[in-house]
Amino acid sequence: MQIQIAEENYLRVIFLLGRSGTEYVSTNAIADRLKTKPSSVTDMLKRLSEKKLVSYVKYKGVKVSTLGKNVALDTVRKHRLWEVFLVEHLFFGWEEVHEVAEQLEHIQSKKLIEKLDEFLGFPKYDPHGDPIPNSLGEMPKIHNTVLMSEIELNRGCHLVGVKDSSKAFLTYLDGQNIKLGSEFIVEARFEYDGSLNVILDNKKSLSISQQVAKNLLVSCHE
Amino acid sequence: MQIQIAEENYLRVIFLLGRSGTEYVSTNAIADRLKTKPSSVTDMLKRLSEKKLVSYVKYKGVKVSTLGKNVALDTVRKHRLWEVFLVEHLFFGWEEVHEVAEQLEHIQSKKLIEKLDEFLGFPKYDPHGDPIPNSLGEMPKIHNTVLMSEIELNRGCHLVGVKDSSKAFLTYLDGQNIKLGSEFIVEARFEYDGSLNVILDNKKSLSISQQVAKNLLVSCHE
DNA sequence: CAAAAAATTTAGACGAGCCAAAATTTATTC
DNA sequence: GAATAAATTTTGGCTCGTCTAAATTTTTTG
Repeated sequence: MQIQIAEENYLRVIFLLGRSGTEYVSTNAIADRLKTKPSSVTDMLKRLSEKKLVSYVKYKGVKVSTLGKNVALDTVRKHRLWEVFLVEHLFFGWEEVHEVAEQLEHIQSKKLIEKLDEFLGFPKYDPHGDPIPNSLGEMPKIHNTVLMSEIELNRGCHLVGVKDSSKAFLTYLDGQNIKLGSEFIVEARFEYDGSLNVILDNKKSLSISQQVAKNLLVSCHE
Repeated sequence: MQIQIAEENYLRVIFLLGRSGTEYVSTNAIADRLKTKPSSVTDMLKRLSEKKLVSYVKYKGVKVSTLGKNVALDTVRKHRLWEVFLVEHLFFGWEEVHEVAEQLEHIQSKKLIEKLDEFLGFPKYDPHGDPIPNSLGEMPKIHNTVLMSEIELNRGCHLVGVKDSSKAFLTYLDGQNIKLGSEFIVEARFEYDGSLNVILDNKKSLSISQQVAKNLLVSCHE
């Protein structure tokens, strides 16, 4: 069965929005993410449903089928491997890679992606800390990860991922010189607005809003 | 003006078949090269003509306009740079790269292609010896090149390109261990069928048919 | 040069994807 | 539990790119 580029895009988004295919996703959510109209989404959902790639219940939502999940995993794999390539070898910023990877992920060549994986050294995580499925579609174990908004005070932690990969958020982090791997200590948490005082890489002290802290995934040392 | 992927493909092929846009190209030639039907080609030629990307004369043929030539050069540049990447960094064979590059050439990102060019070290020729336009659309000077079928006997030469980049031909060359850069001496030429006896890399002696010799571009030493 | 062959174009149709506007269903609120 | 609001689907229509079959033009050949 031939799977179209647009279909791959829909499947990837349905898979990701539905927490790896476990939850139903709404038509509007998909339309938002793909910058298209709800009516277009409905059209596509019917097609994907006919092809047995999703399970679609009118007015309720959609989730990927086993078949659709495999396609989605493959697309996610390609997307994230290309992101690694762009950041590590072509020196793109992590906020720039998504749009280009969204094109590159549709290149059809089994050999290409396996060779690329090897060239990159079989990376486990993409530049945003998101896990990269291996060639069998298996996700690596997620880091033992907590939201920065939740961690105890005065404990050494480092950034392992972001929940929000939007350009706006990533550009904000760039501006604060916050990168994957950055070391943190949360000095204080303010009841008033949930904001934090954080010491970054044992130097700069800065204030982090709750909104931001809820989108930073950190791993804490023993 | 938005240029579609299919349009880019047509422009590249019209440009290349028409010797860099100097000659008119026939509908059938385009259909052959793109593995599509002549009627589809005619449809597309009308569209390209309306967009002022080609000059199209019914029943006569088509050639790229100045505008179309720029698009074609850009596409050729991307195509050939990706071919270099695939061969040099992912260790594809030169006979495998065309199909993948045909997909990669349509990725839209000015930054990507400039970064890739830099990553590759600004190569001047692709894995088949074809010249790569620079970012201004300028072709590097072609090597001072002769067909192997034309060279004098007992003169040291090396392979700098192939006229035929088909998978069949390249696979044949692989089988004979003939690569870009291989050193040659033509020992003898037979009137009977135009075939040659060649010494390859100062070792193996082999017979080359005229058909093959006419598709090998060589450069001879002083 | 007329007839046959080859190349090309036209006509009509189709699938993929998308959209706006209208209709329908579900959710919310009084 | 109506009435309203929000979400979703349907309807009809559009572009892009392709195809087959038929018509036309150009080229070749006897």
